[in-house]
Amino acid sequence: MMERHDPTAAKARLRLWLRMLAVSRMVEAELRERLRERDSTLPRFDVMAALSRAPDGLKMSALSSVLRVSNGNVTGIVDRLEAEGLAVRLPVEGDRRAMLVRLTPAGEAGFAELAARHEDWVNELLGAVTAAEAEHLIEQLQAVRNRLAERGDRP
Amino acid sequence: MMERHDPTAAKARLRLWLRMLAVSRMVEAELRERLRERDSTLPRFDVMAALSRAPDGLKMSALSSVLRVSNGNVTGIVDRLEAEGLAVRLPVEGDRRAMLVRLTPAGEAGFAELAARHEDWVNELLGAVTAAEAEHLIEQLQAVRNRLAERGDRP
DNA sequence: CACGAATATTTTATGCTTGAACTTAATTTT
DNA sequence: AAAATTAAGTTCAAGCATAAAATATTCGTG
Repeated sequence: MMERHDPTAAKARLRLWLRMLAVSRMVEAELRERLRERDSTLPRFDVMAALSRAPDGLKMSALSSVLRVSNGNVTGIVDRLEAEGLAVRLPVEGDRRAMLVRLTPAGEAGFAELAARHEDWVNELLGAVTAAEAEHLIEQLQAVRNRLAERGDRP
Repeated sequence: MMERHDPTAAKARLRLWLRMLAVSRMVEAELRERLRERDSTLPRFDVMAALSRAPDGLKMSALSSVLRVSNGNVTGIVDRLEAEGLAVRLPVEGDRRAMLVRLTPAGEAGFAELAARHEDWVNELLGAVTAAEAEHLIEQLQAVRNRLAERGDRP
């Protein structure tokens, strides 16, 4: 063990990080551009995806915790979805502080369309990776995520 | 071949993308937080890193092309670096449109300090990956990047 | 029941990011 | 040489993102 103090390993991890960041940004940029052609954005898509998995709606705080973004951020994105008629804010029975956010029928329909395209796009963009390789990569990334989650969960 | 039309492979690639995105964002968030404690940011760090590799300076357009961000974006980041005395804009001999951006001595010193920390942080955060695994992941990501670069280079 | 702590959301200030419009300068065409 | 085109940077408007402060509302405890 003690690989973490091997300077060669350190360099390899740095290169890995730089490459992962570069690939993520390239894919993100491509997805963003394609979403833009359909008058949407990645943040909007993420919020709609979360809402789509919760037919009964989600509270603002639940949204921001699921998506791991700040409270104020969610406020702005939901504002815009609401302005476009894709989502609504509903009062929560028994707690006048909270708001329940839900997709409208238009929002659900729009998301279903986008989600199908999204899956195709990702499949196309990551086409260089076979299914078996993808599974292997997922496991490796899972290890990194576990490690990060551990340290992050106790601040 | 033809794996791209295998629905199982498509799902695997989608999961891979979601996990890669999640890990990237977690690492980015952690790095951002640590940089903030030192009154810096990731974009600033990226610009300084590019400038640090070019002792004779870089033109604004070269910066934005190396970092693959928009023109206007670089303008804003360099504005702030300049206001803090970490970078300077110099006129370009023979082309009055262009500007050469260079780190000041203070900028170089500050970046050297940050870069050392940054390498340690990445090594720590990606500690779950061994050197050999990192090399393997890098190759996989390289394949994805090549594929993306091909399609992206002819718009 | 009162009152302080905790919770849910919004607001505010700042910075990053893009795409598009604009300004100025250099280059190419005619 | 004048006109058109291309190129380099900046500015602008909109959206995304955070952290911190403000605003309500609820809850727990004495």
